[in-house]
Amino acid sequence: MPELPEVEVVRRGLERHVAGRTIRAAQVLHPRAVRRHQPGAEDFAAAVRGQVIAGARRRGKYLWLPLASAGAAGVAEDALLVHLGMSGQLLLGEPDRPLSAHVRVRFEFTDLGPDLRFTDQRTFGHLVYARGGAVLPALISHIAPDPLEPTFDEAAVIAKLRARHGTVKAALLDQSLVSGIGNIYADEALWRAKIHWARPGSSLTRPAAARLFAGVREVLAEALAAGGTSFDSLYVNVNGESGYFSRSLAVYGREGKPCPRCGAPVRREKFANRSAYSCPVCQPRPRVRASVRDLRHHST
DNA sequence: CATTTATCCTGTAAGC
DNA sequence: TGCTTACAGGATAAAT
Repeated sequence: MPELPEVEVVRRGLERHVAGRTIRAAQVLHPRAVRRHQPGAEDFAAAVRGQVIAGARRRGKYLWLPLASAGAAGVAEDALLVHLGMSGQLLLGEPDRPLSAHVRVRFEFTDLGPDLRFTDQRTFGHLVYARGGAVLPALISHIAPDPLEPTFDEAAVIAKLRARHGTVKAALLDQSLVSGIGNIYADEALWRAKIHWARPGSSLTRPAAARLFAGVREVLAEALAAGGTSFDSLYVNVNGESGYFSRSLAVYGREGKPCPRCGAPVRREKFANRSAYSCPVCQPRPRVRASVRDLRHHST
């Protein structure tokens, strides 16, 4: 379940239900699930066997479980890194119950309690054994801090955003600038700040950018409090339950329905092979300003 | 170099 | 009722 609030809901579930438990064995049922683990599926399964899950951490949409060798009583050094992709789930299951169709990797525990099933219909998600990755896996060193982290430097991010010529929405979705925001919360934050998605980052005043990040923090926090957003059974917590933030969405997925602020019908536009939802009144399209090159071209 | 696009998958819903 | 097409919450290598 893709964006930050949904991933955080999963992280909390893992902290509660698998932290402190020892992995007895892992079964890789679909090789694509561990495709980014270079040494291969067998190495992956061997690496996690016998490890104690020391906790559950998250940055943006990435999750990792720090691992400590059983019996060593040592600090965790390695980690199991997880990205849920578009349709990934981490579900608890009773060991004697059959596996559903899209279970890609299963982890069994030495206590013989509920197992953990990485379930992923579209197989965009993946798992990696991250050596030395307990604090922060090297594989995600390019992922910027997310807005809910204490180290998130809003002023610095705003400065970078305002130096960009691409659209403000593309910047919000760029995980190397700020992580955790996906298509839903980008649209919702832009609506809250009354900014059209196609405005160049460089066109935002500092106060407008500050408004935008206030909107980002608010919508992420509210969605998290509601247990995340889900439109269908694909986006659920470790116990298979859906969050209920979808009922609080102002524009995302609501084409033609009234803007909660002004009543105008929500508009949908094409954006990078997907959709951007906005209010045509609250978020007017930027007026197209000819680039320097276009001006030169037309004047001759 | 910054920015955009094409691609990896499966399933569902809408349109004909 | 089929069959085809568009679309879905993401990340990334390749292209521009």
